[in-house]
Amino acid sequence: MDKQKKSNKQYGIKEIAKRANVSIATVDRVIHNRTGVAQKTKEKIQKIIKEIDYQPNLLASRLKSNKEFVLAVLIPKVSENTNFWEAPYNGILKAKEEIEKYGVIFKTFLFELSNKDSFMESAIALLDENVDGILMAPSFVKEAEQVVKIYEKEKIPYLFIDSNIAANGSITYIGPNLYHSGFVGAQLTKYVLHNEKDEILVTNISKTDTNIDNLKQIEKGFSDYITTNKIHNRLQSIAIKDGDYNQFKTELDSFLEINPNIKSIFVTNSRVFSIARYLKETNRRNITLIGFDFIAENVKYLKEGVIDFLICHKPEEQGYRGIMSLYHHLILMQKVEKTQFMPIDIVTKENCDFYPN
Amino acid sequence: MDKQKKSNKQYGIKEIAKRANVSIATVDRVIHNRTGVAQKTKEKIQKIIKEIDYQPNLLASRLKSNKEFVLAVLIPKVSENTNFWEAPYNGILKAKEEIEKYGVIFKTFLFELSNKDSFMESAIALLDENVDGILMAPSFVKEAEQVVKIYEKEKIPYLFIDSNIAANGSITYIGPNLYHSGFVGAQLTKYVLHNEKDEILVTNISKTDTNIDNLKQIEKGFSDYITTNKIHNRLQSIAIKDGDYNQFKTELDSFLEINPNIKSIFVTNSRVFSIARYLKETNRRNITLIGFDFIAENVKYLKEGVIDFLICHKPEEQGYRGIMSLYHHLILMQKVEKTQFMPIDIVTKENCDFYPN
DNA sequence: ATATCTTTCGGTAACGTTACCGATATAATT
DNA sequence: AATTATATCGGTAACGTTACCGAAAGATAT
Repeated sequence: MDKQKKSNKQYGIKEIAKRANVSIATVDRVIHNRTGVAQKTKEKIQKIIKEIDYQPNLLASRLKSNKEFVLAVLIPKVSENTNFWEAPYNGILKAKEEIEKYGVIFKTFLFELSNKDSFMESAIALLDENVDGILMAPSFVKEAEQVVKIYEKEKIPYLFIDSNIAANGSITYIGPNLYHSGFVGAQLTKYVLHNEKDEILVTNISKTDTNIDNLKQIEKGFSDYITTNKIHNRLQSIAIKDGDYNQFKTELDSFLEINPNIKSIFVTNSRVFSIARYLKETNRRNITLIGFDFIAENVKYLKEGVIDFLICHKPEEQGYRGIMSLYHHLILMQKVEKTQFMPIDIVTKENCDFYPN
Repeated sequence: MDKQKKSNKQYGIKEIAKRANVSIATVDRVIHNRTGVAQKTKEKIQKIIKEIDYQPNLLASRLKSNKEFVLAVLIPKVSENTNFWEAPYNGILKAKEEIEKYGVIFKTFLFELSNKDSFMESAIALLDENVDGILMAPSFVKEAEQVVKIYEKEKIPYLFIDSNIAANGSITYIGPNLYHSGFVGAQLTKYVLHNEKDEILVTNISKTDTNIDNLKQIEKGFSDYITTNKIHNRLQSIAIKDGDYNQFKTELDSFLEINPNIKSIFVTNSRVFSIARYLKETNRRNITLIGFDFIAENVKYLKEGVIDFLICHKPEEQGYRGIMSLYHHLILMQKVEKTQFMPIDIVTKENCDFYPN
């Protein structure tokens, strides 16, 4: 249990200085390519750096230059509609705990998922705060594209989580591959269809028209799978407005009356629990239900056996990795992957207790 | 984008010394409760430490005390039978890359899964190497219990990954909850059974008798699920010896001839690919196949559609978290959870490309 | 009383890096 | 030729902690 001094010695700035016959100050200058070094000296030092494969000691570096980095977090509020964003926020808090001791401070800007203006407000407000990097959920495509242009002009690095937009200035995208998530939904549906006349219902439930793009991708994945796998069961697709439950109920009642062979319902967003509530209250236990996201209401119905499968994308990890990617990019100055797809997890009644959000 | 000095100031050892009217050396002594401090002084300093909620600066601490820590890794070789252990080892390498810059060095001791003696040899050999902590796979229960006693006598901390044994001296256990994994297998089986006379086969395939305990737990979970969910399909359980494929084939041929209604096969370990090969070659595509572990051969058959579901436990992360837990425990001296169950992941043809091993 | 030991504590170099301050040499300007 | 500007570089304090060395004071033994 006794410790020895390092044997496999890592050379430092001092060794470089000795070999190049200059002071450590000069070495420091070329490492951070500051001005004031003759070209010849510079090249000589750079050569030695490569030779000994110099790796800066991050401990010492961060200890000395004890600077603050300000990270902005721009994500939706936990709303009455869905507490989906609780999970990414928890991941962010976890990352925060891990790195704030290294002088990173956080400023959070929340917006309402039902309100584009509130998104714009927060996205702009953040500019006054002198932030060094931004983690954002580009929930409103058009608006996000606008603000991103401003961030680029101000030279503030940013990244996206949960959903992506076409902006190749972003450090990275961290979130699901929605098209393939549709595949998985369709595959699971395939297993629960037992005969030819069983019918499938694909639906999305929403109040406002956010993220239409996302839903379209999932639906496309779903129907492409059905087509390429030659599944001939009838497939219908409807959109249901969420709001008053009674209205919701009448809408479904009449639909299922006209279509009594619906055997499986696939909901393309996290509002599955609404359907689950309906199925439970109307006692339609022969319909299997598949949807998205590990949120409390969904898990409740999953455990009761009303929801059969939840497809999830590690929301907490999205937040965590978002912050860590910012940290790696702009503090440690390491390379980060341009897109980081999350796993497409299948959660059931039996494995949900072991699902690490 | 400019950086300011820290505002929310963290007090250090110097501030404590000033307030207690002693030198920083004395403060250091009580922090590491070394000897040579009068009781009164000690208490005074401890009070101040609590008051200002002193958090040691890990950067400075690790920078100064630049000690080597030696970690031993005791896991099975990647064998010709299964390359399952490639994944945990990759996780270990990943963790290694991350922390070896902080003076952690690794010594790897491999053993053969088919040979208890080779396990004991490696487990003992490691004692000569003056290691500070051990990550081990206790693949042989009896033998592991023995060596663990030695480790405890030598006061070398250790932890288990992949499978657990009754040794409460371990830092932590990182691995699956096998009983619940059996549940998940059974649940998936339930979905693929379409009528009453479909029959289920549960089997394990092995050369030697390693980890019988593990298999038993999975089987128990499986059958308990079947019982409690009142699934009345007939269930049979057999053990198949792996080795010569022809013998394997005749064994299965005769079994399936006697039992033509087998609709679903559940394999309790990673050798599913053997059954998959058989099903493919004999063209029995109407039997669904469920098994364990994300290894190359299994994934191949998963993509071909021969295997329907793979249940996995993030083997790579097991290795990664194993090393990181050692690091946290004995270098950072932080608390680690006593058991860390891995998620029970369901991998299919459609989501396997996004499965982070 | 002197010598020796023990307890308690302070001073301080060092870890590898950063960045400021100023020194020296060379070039440009008057 | 004297002055000023510029390019190039070295010296060094500091970041917060660790741990060694020895000082001072008190306790014990001779």
